[in-house]
Amino acid sequence: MVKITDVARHAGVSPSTVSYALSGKRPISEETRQRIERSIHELGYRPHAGARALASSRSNVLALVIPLRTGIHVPVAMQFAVSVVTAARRHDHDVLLLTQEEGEDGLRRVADTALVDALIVMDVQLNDPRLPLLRALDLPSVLIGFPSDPVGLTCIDLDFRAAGELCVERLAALGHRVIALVGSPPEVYVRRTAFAQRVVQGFTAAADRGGLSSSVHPCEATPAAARVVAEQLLREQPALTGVVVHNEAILEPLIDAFEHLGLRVPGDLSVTAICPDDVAENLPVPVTSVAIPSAEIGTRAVDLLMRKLNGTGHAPEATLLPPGLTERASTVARAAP
Amino acid sequence: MVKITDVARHAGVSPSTVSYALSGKRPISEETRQRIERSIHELGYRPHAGARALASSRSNVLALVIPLRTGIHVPVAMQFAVSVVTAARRHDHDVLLLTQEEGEDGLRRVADTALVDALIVMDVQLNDPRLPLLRALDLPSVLIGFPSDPVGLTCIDLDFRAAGELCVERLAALGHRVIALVGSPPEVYVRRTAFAQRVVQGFTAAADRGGLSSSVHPCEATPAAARVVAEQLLREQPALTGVVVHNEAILEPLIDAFEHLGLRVPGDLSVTAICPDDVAENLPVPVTSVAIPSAEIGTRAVDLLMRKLNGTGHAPEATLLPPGLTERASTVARAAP
DNA sequence: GTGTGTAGTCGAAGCGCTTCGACGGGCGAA
DNA sequence: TTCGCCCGTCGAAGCGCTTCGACTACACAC
Repeated sequence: MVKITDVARHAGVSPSTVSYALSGKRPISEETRQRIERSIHELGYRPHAGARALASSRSNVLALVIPLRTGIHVPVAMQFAVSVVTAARRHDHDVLLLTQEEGEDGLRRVADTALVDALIVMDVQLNDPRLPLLRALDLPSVLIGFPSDPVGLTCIDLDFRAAGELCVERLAALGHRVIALVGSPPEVYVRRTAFAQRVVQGFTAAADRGGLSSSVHPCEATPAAARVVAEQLLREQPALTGVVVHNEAILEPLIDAFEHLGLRVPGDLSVTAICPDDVAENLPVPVTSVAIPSAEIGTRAVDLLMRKLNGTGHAPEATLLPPGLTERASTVARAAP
Repeated sequence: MVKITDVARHAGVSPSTVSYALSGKRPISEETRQRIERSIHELGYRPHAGARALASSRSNVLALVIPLRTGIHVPVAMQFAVSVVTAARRHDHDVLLLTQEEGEDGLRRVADTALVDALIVMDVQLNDPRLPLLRALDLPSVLIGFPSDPVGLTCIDLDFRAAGELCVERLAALGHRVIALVGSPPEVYVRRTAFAQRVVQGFTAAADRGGLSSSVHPCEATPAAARVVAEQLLREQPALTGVVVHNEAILEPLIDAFEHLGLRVPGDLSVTAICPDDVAENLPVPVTSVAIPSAEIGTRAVDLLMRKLNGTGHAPEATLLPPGLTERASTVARAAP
């Protein structure tokens, strides 16, 4: 293994000069720097991560806690993880993967052993048991999702409330007066996961504001459950002409179910969804949707973390990404009554 | 931060004794060990990961390279990653996440900086560019999937060839004489990804052996592509009564397409699939399938790696998990002609 | 009684890096 | 000219842990 002293000898300088040339923490003359860089290349030098971490008390590793519970859409989580890794690499950091299963102990462990410098926690719940720990830890952290009390934490997410509102407003603008929300599986609400609740809040608030008749239906992520909900909706709201879907897995089965029941989309029923763009696009009838920008959230989360780590600039407590609605084939103006 | 010298002082022993008590590398009297353990608990001691890595040249971290290419089924990859993390934790290791995008440089980097002790590489291709590097590195590694030349490497995967055979044999046993394989997206074959090819080999070999008439059709992961393939099959093989599907994403759309074309499953057409169990189960007609045991592969991969790391026992070059077929509602004996 | 082993512990020497204080030399200000 | 200052560099002191050799004490064999 080639070490910093080898480089120093080869370049005719002291080890500390090599270190400073690498870190830029003290000025080094252009000429010396070039010589050092050449030596590094020739010898194939790579600083030892452990030694660096020990001396600098910085590991250059972030922890990412991924959810593995039911009811969350896996590709979204995966895409998010990938974007976190990619963004972290741009800041010269690596990513350590933790499962939610490890819980608070896992967080404490990687923090206490100085394995990581900072934490990213996904799938935060309204009253997440990890919150006190995250506040107490002296490591910076960023949460994906909003707990009910974000004070003292840095949180980021799509503004799901606004997303719910946006879907309703779009339907209202198209003249729909009777609408329904088909949501995430019931366990997601029972867990009091923030994002699902907020969609409901936004949906309901916007519907009330617009004087629309509305209802909310959690739904399991199975085609059978989708059929049941579709039938129930027709029974309970026969005048229904607009549906908002916040459940990637049943978007297609639900539309199928409506069509089997004789309702054409968008002819009889306009549908908007909150889901990743690629889901909305790859359907028999592409669906008007508010995108879940998982890649952007990941990148932004890492950027926030780096700002906290470097103490440069201030990291806002709350970052709510504004929703954007993309018009596709599943929505049309309501036919004259 | 509480360090090993604090523990040593508190327990009235020397730091080395604490270290040996923790690692078990030298005998420590029961009494002393208990005293040390009590001190550790009281003080809340956690060994510093960097210091440990530096002194022992073992980071207790594994690198996991996850694929992010099109054509692979994301939930499978995710489930696999989770099982790797879980298994690694049982061996007191953590997992660093690398994206395939980082490629060989990423592998070299984490190896050279001693950030990780070992590597797990997913989605290996027949002629993977990373193979020479993996052979040259002095870190142990385990590959998920089989390259064309696995010599000097440790590989593990479901025996996809046998899985293909098994599906055909099952259909043959039920009396089906004209069958087709609907496979992964074309780019998966172009990339010469091992597992997809092997399914085709197994399928073809078993069909030929059994004297069946057969055909192979790659298929994009979109409902539209599924419909096209279904129509094409009926045109080209009107006597078709058995289909093997190796493409999670289009399993349901494909069956739908057949039914729209007037073919009932399993009445007119028996279908078997190679896919995760939860996909096969959650369909209108649950599909007879060979499971992709991603969790088991992950666990076994970690176990292999640990065996190599500790030099205990020998790690076989090739581990092929035997496929298991679960009978569900999508297969029946062929109606008498 | 001497020799040989083993269990149990200690001290000290690193592991490879960063960082702090110091120092010489050049430069502008006084 | 002299003082202070900054630039560029060096040496040495750690960072917190593991590990090697050495040492004591005691057991057992001969």
